[in-house]
Amino acid sequence: MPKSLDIPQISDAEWTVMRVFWERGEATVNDVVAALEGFTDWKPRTIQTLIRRLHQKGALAHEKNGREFLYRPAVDERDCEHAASRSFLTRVFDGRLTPFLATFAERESLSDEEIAELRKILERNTRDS
Amino acid sequence: MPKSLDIPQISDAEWTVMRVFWERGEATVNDVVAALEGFTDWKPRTIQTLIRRLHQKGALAHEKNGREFLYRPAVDERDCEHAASRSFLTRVFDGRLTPFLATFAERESLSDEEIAELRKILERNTRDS
DNA sequence: CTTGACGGATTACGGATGTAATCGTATTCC
DNA sequence: GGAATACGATTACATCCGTAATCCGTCAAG
Repeated sequence: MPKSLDIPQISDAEWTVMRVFWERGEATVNDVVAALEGFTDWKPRTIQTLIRRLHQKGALAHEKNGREFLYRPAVDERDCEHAASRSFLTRVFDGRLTPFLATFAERESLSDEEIAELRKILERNTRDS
Repeated sequence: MPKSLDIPQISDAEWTVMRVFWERGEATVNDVVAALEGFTDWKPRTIQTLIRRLHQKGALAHEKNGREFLYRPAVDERDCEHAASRSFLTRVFDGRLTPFLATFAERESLSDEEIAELRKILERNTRDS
């Protein structure tokens, strides 16, 4: 997967589909239908549409596999997560991380484990920089 | 402003407008147009449309003020921020905060001040709970 | 070979969004 | 009071999104 620099816009429903591909590495439409069975109520046609759109956007690559296509991610998961995070922070918090965490922690109590994990992430980053 | 429990969906462009109202408390369409002058390239009509939609959605209240309307926020800023945060985390990170911060810190270096602030937020939350 | 089933491509369709222009009405300046 | 002006309301329109159904071609079973 080329470290893609231009991350396509991935919609809500599309994120659900992409996560399947990032978990499996590759899959056919039917694989995804099976994977989402019981998790969403989407008809197979709907899932096929989402996959096709993701392919058009360049988020999925596909190769012919007999009569059907085998799809695989064409964009990096972390890259997409980061792009979505940036976009969200820009939209809602003027691009800043601390106000986000402040509001979030004010509204939802963080568990002790969560806090410990978050601290660890910060420490890791302190050392590295 | 009633601590609104049902937060309307606020779009990207609408967030830009709402922030003006949250900063000022109240404003007319023209006030917002003036406030966004140089910040966006939106025509006055565009801004008026956004404000009208926000009013329809219940995000803004208005009262007649002479020939024009005086608008004010009808939803709490923190509530909206929190709702948007929840929605984002659910979409991209399976609803979990730590993977978000992990990916974010991996992709962008946090400044020492930022890290200090984040730590403080965590501490505050530890004691309180 | 013919036919049916399955898979991809095309088409559908309503709501949200970005981005306005025009229409209608009321106020204000002569 | 009539005309210009300034607002809000209505209308516009392309694109994206959620959610499919239908059409079309090919592979497989008989």
